[in-house]
Amino acid sequence: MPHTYQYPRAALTVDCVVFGFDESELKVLLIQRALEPFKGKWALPGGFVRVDETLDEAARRELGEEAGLKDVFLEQLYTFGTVDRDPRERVVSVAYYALVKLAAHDTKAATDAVDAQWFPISQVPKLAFDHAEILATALARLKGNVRYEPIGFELLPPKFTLSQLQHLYEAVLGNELDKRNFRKKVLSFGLLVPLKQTQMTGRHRPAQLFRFNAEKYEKLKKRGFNFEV
Amino acid sequence: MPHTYQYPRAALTVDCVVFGFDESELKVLLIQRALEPFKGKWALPGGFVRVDETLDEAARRELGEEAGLKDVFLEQLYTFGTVDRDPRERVVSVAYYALVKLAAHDTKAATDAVDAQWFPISQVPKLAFDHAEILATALARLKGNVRYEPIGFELLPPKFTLSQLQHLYEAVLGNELDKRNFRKKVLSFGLLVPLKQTQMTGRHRPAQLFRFNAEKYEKLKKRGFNFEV
DNA sequence: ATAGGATGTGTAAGGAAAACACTTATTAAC
DNA sequence: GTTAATAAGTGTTTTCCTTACACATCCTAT
Repeated sequence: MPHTYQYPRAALTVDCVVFGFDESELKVLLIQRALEPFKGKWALPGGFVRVDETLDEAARRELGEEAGLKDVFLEQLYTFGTVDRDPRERVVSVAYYALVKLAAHDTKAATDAVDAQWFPISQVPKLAFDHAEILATALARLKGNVRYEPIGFELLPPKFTLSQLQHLYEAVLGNELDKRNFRKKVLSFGLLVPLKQTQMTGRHRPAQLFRFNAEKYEKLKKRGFNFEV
Repeated sequence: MPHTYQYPRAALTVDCVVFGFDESELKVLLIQRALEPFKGKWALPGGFVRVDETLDEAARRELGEEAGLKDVFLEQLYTFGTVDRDPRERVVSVAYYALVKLAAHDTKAATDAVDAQWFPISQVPKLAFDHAEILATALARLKGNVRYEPIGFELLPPKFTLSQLQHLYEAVLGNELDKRNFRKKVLSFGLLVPLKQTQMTGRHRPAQLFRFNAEKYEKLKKRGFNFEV
């Protein structure tokens, strides 16, 4: 069923930069391309936007189809529209970035989509199209946002230790943080709820588990509260 | 000359939120629509993206054609892709925001494009399409960016007084600032160069004129300097 | 000569950020 | 079961930045 227009039109796609955090490393989910162009190369999950779905819907659909992910944190990043970014024809891509709780998702992603794989940020292979640029933009955005919005919790399991949280911030920001000052700061918001559980991982003192109080954060935000680590 | 594709495609447009600052007020440039839909209504300047131009090029071209503006500060804002945002068909719009030095541009804009008009932010009429939402997004972005990047200077003439700068920040941020603290802060960066000129506007002491040292800022930025008012 | 009005200037107090070292609780090895 | 290893957990001081605040200056218009 062909579709005809008076003027030539660009094709519209979405591409998703999916970040995960595993113990101590920031990772990104890539897909090995099955078709030309760039067949066999690694690329960001994504695909064409259908004419009857919003951009957000397209991004979520592609994440489900290509990576077996659903119910993840998703935010629009930037739209890439260089004329030659796709060798076939003019393709404009709306990029998104997603944050997933790795522990809960990684098995699914690994089994459902055999061509999907997590790469540590420092070991990302050459990417197809302009996806390296998109990834760099997403990383910069993540770095910029993590200090001013409580998005770090989207990368951690629902129950986490303060050390895990600190390691996450260190991985994203790329510098070390003082343990005492970090704890003082994040606890001062009153948004972390200590649980009646501890977590043992090795021959040392067990760590207190916390959860993030998202409801309280939403209320505080409405009153003009500013999250800032 | 018709163009045919296997699947239906959305039309792609750019829309520009153009901010100006006039003495004491933040203003936005709007265009009165000459054609249906929303004929006669006010809207953001914008238009269709050609298949052989980048998104940035399309935005600059439209600014020139519809508002007589060129060489302005321009940055991509967000892409709006709700299915029904245009009553004719599926249209996805990449929104940009632009900052112009009003004193230098407003005459041109007023004469070249008779349907273009500056509106104070507080007196914007009902807008066509989802342009009210785009404007709100742009305002939020401007508010967020003005404190962390020296974009305020894009809204002022090359030579300006510290009072003008302060009024600009007050207009954008929406609250009053202490004169002494503000001056101390902005001068502490060493990025404002006092000129051998003053400016008289009324029966009172003349004000020292300054210019923004953009070259020095670029150098400092490369070394990790953080602008923050 | 004077009144009006925005320009221009310094200091003290309070609060946040940064620097910094030892004790505690657990497991693994012996 | 004693010991070694290891990450968890905890306060205080200093420094720096932010905030609050009042009066003299210089020009024009009357």
